[in-house]
Amino acid sequence: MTKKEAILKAAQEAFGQLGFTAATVKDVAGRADVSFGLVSHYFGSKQDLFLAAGFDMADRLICSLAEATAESPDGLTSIRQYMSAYFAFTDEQRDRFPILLRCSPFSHMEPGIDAVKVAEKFSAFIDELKRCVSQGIEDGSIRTLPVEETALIIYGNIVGSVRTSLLTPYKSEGIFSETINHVIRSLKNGPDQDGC
Amino acid sequence: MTKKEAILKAAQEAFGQLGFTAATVKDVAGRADVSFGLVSHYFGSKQDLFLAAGFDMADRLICSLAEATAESPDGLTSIRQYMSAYFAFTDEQRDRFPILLRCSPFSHMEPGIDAVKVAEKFSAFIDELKRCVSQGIEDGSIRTLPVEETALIIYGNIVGSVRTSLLTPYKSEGIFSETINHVIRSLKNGPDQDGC
Amino acid sequence: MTKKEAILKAAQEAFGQLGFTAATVKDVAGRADVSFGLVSHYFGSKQDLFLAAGFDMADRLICSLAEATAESPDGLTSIRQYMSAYFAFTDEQRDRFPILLRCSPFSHMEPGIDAVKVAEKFSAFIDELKRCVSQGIEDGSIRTLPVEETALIIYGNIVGSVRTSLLTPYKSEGIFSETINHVIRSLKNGPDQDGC
Amino acid sequence: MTKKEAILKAAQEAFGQLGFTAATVKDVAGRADVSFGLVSHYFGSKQDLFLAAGFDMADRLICSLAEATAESPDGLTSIRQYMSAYFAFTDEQRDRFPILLRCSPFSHMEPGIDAVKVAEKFSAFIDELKRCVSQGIEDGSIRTLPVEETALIIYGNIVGSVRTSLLTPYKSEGIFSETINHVIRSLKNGPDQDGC
DNA sequence: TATGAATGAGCGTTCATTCAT
DNA sequence: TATGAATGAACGCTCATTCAT
Repeated sequence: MTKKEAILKAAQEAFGQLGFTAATVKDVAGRADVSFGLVSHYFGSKQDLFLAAGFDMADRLICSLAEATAESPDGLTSIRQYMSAYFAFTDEQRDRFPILLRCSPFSHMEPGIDAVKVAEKFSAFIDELKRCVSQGIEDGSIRTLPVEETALIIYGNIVGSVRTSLLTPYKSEGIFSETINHVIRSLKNGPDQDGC
Repeated sequence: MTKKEAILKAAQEAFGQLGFTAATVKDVAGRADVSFGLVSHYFGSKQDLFLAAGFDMADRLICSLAEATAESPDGLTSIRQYMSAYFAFTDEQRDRFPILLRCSPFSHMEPGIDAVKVAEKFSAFIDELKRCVSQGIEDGSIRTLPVEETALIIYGNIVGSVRTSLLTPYKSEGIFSETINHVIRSLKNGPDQDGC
Repeated sequence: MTKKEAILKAAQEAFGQLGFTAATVKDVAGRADVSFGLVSHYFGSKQDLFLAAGFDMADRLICSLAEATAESPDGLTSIRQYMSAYFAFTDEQRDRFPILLRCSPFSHMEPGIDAVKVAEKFSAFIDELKRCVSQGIEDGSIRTLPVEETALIIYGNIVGSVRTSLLTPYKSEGIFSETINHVIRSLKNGPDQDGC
Repeated sequence: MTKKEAILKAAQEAFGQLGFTAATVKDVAGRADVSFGLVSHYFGSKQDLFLAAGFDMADRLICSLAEATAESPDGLTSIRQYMSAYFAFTDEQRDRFPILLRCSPFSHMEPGIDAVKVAEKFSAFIDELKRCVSQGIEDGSIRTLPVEETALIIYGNIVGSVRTSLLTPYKSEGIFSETINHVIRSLKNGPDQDGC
């Protein structure tokens, strides 16, 4: 691992744990075991480093999600696989995932960070979900629902459970799989409450 | 409004917008139109002020939720009313609600804040939800589900939509009511997919 | 002397000796025997302090020159008194005068300093000289010369000798009075070289 | 032009515009289009580079002045030719001349620069002027004046006008030729104010 | 010759906090 | 109650310098 890569990983850790403002460049340098001057040398300002750290994580997750939903029989299964892949990724990256909770339009952008760039990057997550929902409604696996809101609600559901799992002391073993069930139950087309 | 109250409101605004670290005591004093010395005089340290601001908001929301769920015919209706009251509160307090997103165990605690106190305070929100879910399972309005996980998932659902509405540029008019529908569909006991 | 005044005097000393870039805020605070935080408290940024220090010195010199030329029998005498007052002022303020050599449009403006403000302030020095030269040409005590250029040349003459006296190791006792003679000889109206 | 020469020219530009402290080695390297490591390789420390840049300019000006005064009929004419050559040189080198205003005993030496070396180098300019004044007094073209002071005053006159022309916004077309006239009028031996 | 990775001293500035008034 | 003068730790950042390649 090059020193540049070490700095990026350390930044993901530090920003994830402490947030943009509270994390310090010296702290990042210390975690990466390099001098703090090298951080500026490679990444410029603290803001630039924050975005680099967040976008690196986002890009890898986007990749992982795209793979997961690539070959699905139907939209509802795509949603299930999207969520499974999302939760699997957070579990694998427990130490450094929180940077994505920070560098996200669903969090308060800390002062000095370019919120527009972040929102653009994250629209990929929502767009992918919208694609799955649309597909599901078309193929009949998902009931008729407003696509935009539903995608946002599902994403909120995912992030809510990730936050519960990574941040709170209310942790619960089965929360990820229960969240998938919760969403699937809500979306699934089928004999309705007023039905039979 | 006394100066002490003005400081508390100003703190909710400032911490909500900027976060604990980035907001400054001078900024709070400026918003309240008092000298910065008075802030220490009434609230002690910055940390104490942060907790005071967050807990004031939390207490008022807890009150509002307790009222809303007080006289419900069944557990599912309680959930619906809990969510309605929650969303109504966030709409009423748009300017100062974000302090609750910051001063919450579902967010990263900023360094120096006593996370245990915050978690204790917030368990009231989860406990109230657990009570509703249990009641609903007992009275048959909610399908049989693990109480702990379900309460956490619902709370995550609520906060996810609040975040989407208050923080992101992906705002969508009907997201609050759709979120309620989403949850109710998922919880409602009734003829199942494998049913009929 | 208040601490604010002490900081201003210390800034004049430090900036005068070391220049804007090389002088440090900590150094100024040390000379004034106050904490460095107090410098920002009273004067804001280093740039603001530099201008405050330079303009204070300039204002006092402008006052002194205006007094000196107030009641002159003729323009040439005004010039002589302007120069005498200028040199007297530099002698009195030897320790702190160099700030005026730094905070002057006749010096390189250091990066970050608002050159326009400085040039506006200093036009008072040139305008006063132009007034004297014009008066002298009118009353016949000064030969016919281009007013603008002559004023600038005299000012250059003055500053040249001040620099020689304050900065170089070529110091010479009589340089100030000889400079006055030099200028008066050059301006004086009278039997000319082509005359008799 | 070799890279070494390019660095020297770039240093004259950068130090002239920004001063020793504010100019950076990286900036010099950028202007010369070489890597910053090469600057140290050829010139050692920043101080050494500053002196090299200033002395190169000084040596070329000294050469030019010596040529100009070489074959003069009398001392007063030598002075005129010295000044003409000086002003011509500054016009030719407008972009890089300011290094000489910085690297000069008539300016504040920036901390770290060896003021003694600079003063020694510059005594050549004063000595040449003293030679001309002495010669003029001997041959009768210049009135009887203290040689040391007069040379310093003339040099101050020259530099004052160069500063006015290169640095201030008070620029005036004819200032150089008027400065020569000013000096010649003041030095010229002839029918005096005390009469024919 | 020529490059730039790597270091760390030192800069201007911000800001929570204390305390005399 | 209410103010703001005063302090100094800690921040992000710049930059001269060294050195392996």
